[in-house]
Amino acid sequence: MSEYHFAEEEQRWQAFWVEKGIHHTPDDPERPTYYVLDMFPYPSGAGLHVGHPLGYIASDIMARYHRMRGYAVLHPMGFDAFGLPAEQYAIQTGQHPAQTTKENIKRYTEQLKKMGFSYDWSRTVTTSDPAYYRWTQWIFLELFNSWFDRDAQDGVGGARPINELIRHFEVHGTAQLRAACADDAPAFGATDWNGFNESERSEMLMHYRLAYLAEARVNWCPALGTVLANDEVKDGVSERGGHTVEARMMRQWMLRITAYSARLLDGLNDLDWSDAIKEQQRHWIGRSTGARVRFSLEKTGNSHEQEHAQGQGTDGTDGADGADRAYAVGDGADAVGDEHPIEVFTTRPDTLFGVSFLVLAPEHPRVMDLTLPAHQARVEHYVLQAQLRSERERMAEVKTVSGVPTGRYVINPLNGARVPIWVADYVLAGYGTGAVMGVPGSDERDWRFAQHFKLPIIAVVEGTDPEKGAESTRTARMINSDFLNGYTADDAIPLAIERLEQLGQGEGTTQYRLRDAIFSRQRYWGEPVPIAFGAHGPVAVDPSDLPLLLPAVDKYLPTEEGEPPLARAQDWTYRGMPLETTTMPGWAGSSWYFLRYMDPHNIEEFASRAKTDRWKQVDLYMGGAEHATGHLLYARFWTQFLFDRGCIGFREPFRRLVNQGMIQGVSAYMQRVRLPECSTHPKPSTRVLTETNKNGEPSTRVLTGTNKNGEPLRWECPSAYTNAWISAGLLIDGAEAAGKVSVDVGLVDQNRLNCAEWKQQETGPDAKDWLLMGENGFITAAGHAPHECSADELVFFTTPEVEKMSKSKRNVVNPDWVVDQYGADTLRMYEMFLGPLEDSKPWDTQGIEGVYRFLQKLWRMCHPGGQFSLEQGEPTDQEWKSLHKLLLKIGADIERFSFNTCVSAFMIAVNELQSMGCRKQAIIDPLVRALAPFAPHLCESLWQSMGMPDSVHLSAFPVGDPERVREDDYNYPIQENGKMRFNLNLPRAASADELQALVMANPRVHQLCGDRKPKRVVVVPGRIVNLVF
RNA sequence: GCCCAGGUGGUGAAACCGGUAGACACGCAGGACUUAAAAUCCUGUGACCGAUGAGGUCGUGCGGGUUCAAGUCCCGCCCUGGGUACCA
Repeated sequence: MSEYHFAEEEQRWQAFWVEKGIHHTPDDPERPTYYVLDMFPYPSGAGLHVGHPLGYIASDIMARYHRMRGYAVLHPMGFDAFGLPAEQYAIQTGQHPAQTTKENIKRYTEQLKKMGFSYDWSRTVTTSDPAYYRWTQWIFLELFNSWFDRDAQDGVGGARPINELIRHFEVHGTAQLRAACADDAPAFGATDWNGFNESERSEMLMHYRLAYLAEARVNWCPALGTVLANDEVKDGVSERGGHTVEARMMRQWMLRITAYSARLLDGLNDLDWSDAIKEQQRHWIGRSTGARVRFSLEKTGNSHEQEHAQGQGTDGTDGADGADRAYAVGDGADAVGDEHPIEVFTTRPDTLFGVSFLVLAPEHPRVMDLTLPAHQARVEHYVLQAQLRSERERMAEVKTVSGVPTGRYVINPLNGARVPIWVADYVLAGYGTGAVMGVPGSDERDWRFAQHFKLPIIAVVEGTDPEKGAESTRTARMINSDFLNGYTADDAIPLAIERLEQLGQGEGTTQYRLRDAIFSRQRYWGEPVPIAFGAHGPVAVDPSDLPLLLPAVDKYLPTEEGEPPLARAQDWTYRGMPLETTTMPGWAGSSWYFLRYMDPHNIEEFASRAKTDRWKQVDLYMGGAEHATGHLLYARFWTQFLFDRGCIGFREPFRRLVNQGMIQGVSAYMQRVRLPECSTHPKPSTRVLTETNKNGEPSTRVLTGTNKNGEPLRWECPSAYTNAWISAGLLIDGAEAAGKVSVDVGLVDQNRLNCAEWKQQETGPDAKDWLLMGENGFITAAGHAPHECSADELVFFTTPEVEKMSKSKRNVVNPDWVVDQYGADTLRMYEMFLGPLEDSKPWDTQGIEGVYRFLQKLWRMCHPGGQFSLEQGEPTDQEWKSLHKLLLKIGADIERFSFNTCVSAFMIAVNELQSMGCRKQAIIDPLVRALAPFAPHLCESLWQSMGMPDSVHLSAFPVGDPERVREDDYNYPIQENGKMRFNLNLPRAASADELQALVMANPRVHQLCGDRKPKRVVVVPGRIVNLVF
């Protein structure tokens, strides 16, 4: 029988769609818009594997579905083309990354086109294209030329041009200014400002710009001459090469994303994203509300402490012998010096009466100033140690308590108690004020610290047992807390803050975990930062001179002096001034690309306001959940910023986000064993026997073992081998396991290794000597050993393991291969059929047959005897019912992204129609239209055969009619005590009482009851009848 | 540790509002067609008891609970995957 030739048909219809331009984004302003976007892929050298298209297929179905429903659909694709892999390759080969990138993009594009996606390729963008990065640079300059006014937009805060800030400085200085700025930005008056020279002004403005230069702590790798990301550092050394990595302060471009903390957090509420992702972002931004509290320093002369009184610290071998004296309530007022107080941040100002120590981060700027001479050496040592320890090391010993006392004391602002100051690395410099108040009665870490150093533990809430641990509940009543006694935390916190504010010793505040983002990269393959350095500081490149093109360099490596690669460029200057040599990070280009697709060829603007107003946000954004806190947060930040500056009319980039799961690979592993020693004398323990050749050397030996069912096996193999690969489940007597090795999954079918093909691959010029042992014999590389069986005969099983699909695990399945074997429609439907879109699941090539057979079945249904032919008659009620049941299901399931159940529904419908022998066009036509988003090629083929106009993809998506599926009867399950016994066909229209009467009159029910009488009969019309005995 | 998602046949899974657990598909077994194979079609397929029947018992990670009824809701626990990491 003839069949559907997908290869020819798919090519034909892909060409047909291009010719008809059906994927072109319509400009038609009448129609509602729908913007479906896939996350920007990075075009890697390895090409796509079957895991990548999962999201693309789902989004393509949505794009096609919405087109058929009359929407103007924007469905673009492009490439996030700057990045490290291309640069690494360039360093190795000397080939310009632009060249590799171009080739990789070509490959990706071909792969994507082959799968029949309906992208509008005329809108494609590439971040490394100067026509694109010109606008990335332009947005950077806008950030550079903006500051964040906390009073803008009804007090929510927003970005404003830097010139407005300059005007404010000219008139008021920093007075009446509520701006996002560096912590150490000094206050000054208007006269000061007007007296500043140009360099000083430039420096002042740097504290306020949204893109600014600052010293930032980075992972510097001297051997590589570059800065590494946290995940490129493993165990204190670089992941590549294992070179040492040190923490180093470097001048970097930063983006003041922290200005937007509140907006980024609050904006999440209106987004239709998964709770998991929203939670991740919330946690990342990390808002905590509490108070800043200032602790005044006790005068040094007043210290009751002498030289060594305050404990020995770090190792904790001895406690604080002065600890009991360290905490003493007293009148601290006259003891207070005029030094700046120490400020801490706390979320629990209500527990202030429980403070028994204060801890500074080792990096806290005042540590050395405060430390008394007697403690100087040990504090210095501790601070140095903390600096040397990498973040990873600190992480590894979370439970270890360490710290040193400074010898100084502060005064508790609420009760005047003397409190010792310690330095400990459990306090982070980057969060809050870099100092905390230790409340061991109510905080677990403080409790461990106090316990370790024998500092007093004061209970401030009811139910605290200072011996056992901290009590952090917010619901218990306060004790030992003066005016707060009897209140719970929620009431006590505002009271405590009120008191602090009255005393001028603190105020309520909100703190965020989010840090400003380092923007500079010491790399070549990225957008150049359009800033030059003049005599008085950084100077922005004039926007009309953009793009600032990436210059040619002789090598893609840092200079000998450790300067970034751009420092190698000849004449890297702008109007005589040296240009910035760092480049932008990968997320620069991807933070705004969704806007460019709306107006990709605009040379006047990044996108016209008219176009962005028309398309607005992305209606559906499809991509992996791994971008939860990186890309998705940065893109939101840039969108908020562009909104503030009036460039676009909306605040959030992605209205709805759907995260597709990962498709994992099934790796095939072979076990390797070390064979027992050969011996001419059989050892009973290992049961190894050998034969000797004529020289008396062992030539063959007998190995014994069992298969996975425990049945004994025996091999006579050459003695020369000491190692063997063994089939799964085999046990060789006396052999030791010696690891495993993965085999290309292409050589494995249902865990059985294609030994002949494998042998061919493994016996190249550098073939190793190997021995492969299966249940029924063995083979060797040379293939001439006595007793060896043929590679075709050998039964050898590999052990499957589900893990991430990757080249190194040799478990990659290539979509091109699947398309060649089964066609794009089958690949598309199978990936959807695999399970819920958002779940991770392993790829199993076996299962694809089911979908393939389904498509062939539908085609054959329309081609009896190989010729296209459908019947014209009016369908029966049953036939209509099958169709409309399908249409109702598809309509509902597409809306909830349940594509796997859509595929089942199509299978069920076709099975039903087939068993009814239905080949009526009145049924097939809507079925084909409903299937078109899923299997676009086959449906186009059938559509054209039906003699329909245009394209199936320009037809209307069919809608199910509930009237057509209405049934008079419902097959009620009859239960006994909740257990299903049998079904009864009863009228759907019957009321509960009528149903009960019908059920109780039924002979089968009588039989079920016997002589028992139901205590109760539960009747739920349209659902169930339950007899309760 | 904390946050999030998940745990259902040999396998991928379905069951959307608490109402017939296992749809659909793979695989497997048997059959039809065929000289044969492929393709296709048909039948069976959670486990156990029973005779292969009628029928019954158990069964959605584990232990409790609510309910006429729990894969679904509540409490406690175990495991897997993702995120995060001394955040005051």
